[in-house]
Amino acid sequence: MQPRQFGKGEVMVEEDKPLSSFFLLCSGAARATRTLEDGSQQVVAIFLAGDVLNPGNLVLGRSRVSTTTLIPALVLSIQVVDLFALMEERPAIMRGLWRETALQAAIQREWLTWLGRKSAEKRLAHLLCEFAWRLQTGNESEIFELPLTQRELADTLGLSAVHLNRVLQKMRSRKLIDLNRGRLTIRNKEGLYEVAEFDSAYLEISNAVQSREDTGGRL
Amino acid sequence: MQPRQFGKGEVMVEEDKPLSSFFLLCSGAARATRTLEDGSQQVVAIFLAGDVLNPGNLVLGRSRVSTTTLIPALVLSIQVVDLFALMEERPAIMRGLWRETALQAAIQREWLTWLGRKSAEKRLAHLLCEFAWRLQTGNESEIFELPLTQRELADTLGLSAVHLNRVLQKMRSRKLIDLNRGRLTIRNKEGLYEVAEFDSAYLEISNAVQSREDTGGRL
DNA sequence: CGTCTCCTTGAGTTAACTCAACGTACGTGG
DNA sequence: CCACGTACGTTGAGTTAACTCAAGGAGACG
Repeated sequence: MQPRQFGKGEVMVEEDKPLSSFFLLCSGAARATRTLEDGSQQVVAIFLAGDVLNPGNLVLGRSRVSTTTLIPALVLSIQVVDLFALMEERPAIMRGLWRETALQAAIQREWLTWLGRKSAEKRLAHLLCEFAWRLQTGNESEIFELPLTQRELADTLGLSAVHLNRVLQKMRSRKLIDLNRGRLTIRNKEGLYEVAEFDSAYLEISNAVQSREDTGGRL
Repeated sequence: MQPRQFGKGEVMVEEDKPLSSFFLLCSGAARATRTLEDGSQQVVAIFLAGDVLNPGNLVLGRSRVSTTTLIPALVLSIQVVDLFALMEERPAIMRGLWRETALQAAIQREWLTWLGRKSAEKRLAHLLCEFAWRLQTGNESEIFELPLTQRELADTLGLSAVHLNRVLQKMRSRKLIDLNRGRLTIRNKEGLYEVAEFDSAYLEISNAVQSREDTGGRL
């Protein structure tokens, strides 16, 4: 088990390679992308401090996505063999990683739903709400570091960069948000939530179950 | 543990309800959908014989999607408490369910990618390839029961039913496939795979790892 | 001071959508 | 056995959200 520092834009996990290490993101941010033959990309997950990178890969043995830092990041890495030994000793760890896998799948399901059924503006609004929720530090500040370029946002939302830019400007002119060089300001939280039809239930599960199981869990 | 028969179109798991049972689909087919406020739906998973329904929910404690049979289905259901007792005894079961969760997440990631980055025709072609692969019985037949209406296909691919119909007809006229009352015929497998840019790797993981771990696994 | 990456804007195009009507198969009850 | 209802599929016509291509700004950095 060793901490490891990655610079901005560094690849932490490569696509289609068997994986040897487990990574816990301690600080920074990262994104998992799938690259297609024609060169286009789809971002399938965004990892923030505290997240496990692609937990499902541990049990699948390889990664189908490549994971890259968005900003410099500190990760804790553990050799897979050591981790499995640890899990044998403490099943709660396996259970925790399983839960993390399920949680990330739930987020993906949400993305899938919005991609399939909502307009560009609603998708963007929803993603921003998700970030705000996940980054919320307890204080009521509405300013966040959003370490994604417009290109990357577009690749996350299944849009072209040009169109994303236009949608962004519409939201700026509507005084919902402001986004400047990686700094997101939410000007009208209620308005944004309304546009996004945001319901944080899919994210809250983690906390709810966590506490429920701390008292009643078996493992 | 008890087998249970569901009719066509019956709801097996309800949205936003805490779940009490684990379901293994023995025969038939089902789909998991998320319904939005405006009434539109997105299908986020399709389950075929042998699949576990929403394994991630076991560890999250509730379901964010509702799961409905597409055709009559026989499921094996186990009370969650019993299952957890079983997992305590045999960690391999937990591991298996974790893997199932990861595998379904991998499929979802694939869907997400295609939804975000590919045309309607390619998406449809890809979904059909996925079905053909998952339903493949070993024989080389290219005729399958596809228990989805055009409406449901559209809801899976993030398209309108009208547009899906048109895409379907284009593929019919190109002699790639035929689809009639739930019966899919693949007329030109190579052509279809090419349009879809289909690579079954994301599905094959399950088998590959299965055998790898049967020999070298710890649990 | 040039160069690179990111952002912005304009103009034209197109894939996919909506609405609305009509066709077709199937099952049910009179 | 036929008439009717319903669910699914098909077609037409018009609209629009999002795309592509292409060019021009604006910081950041060596």
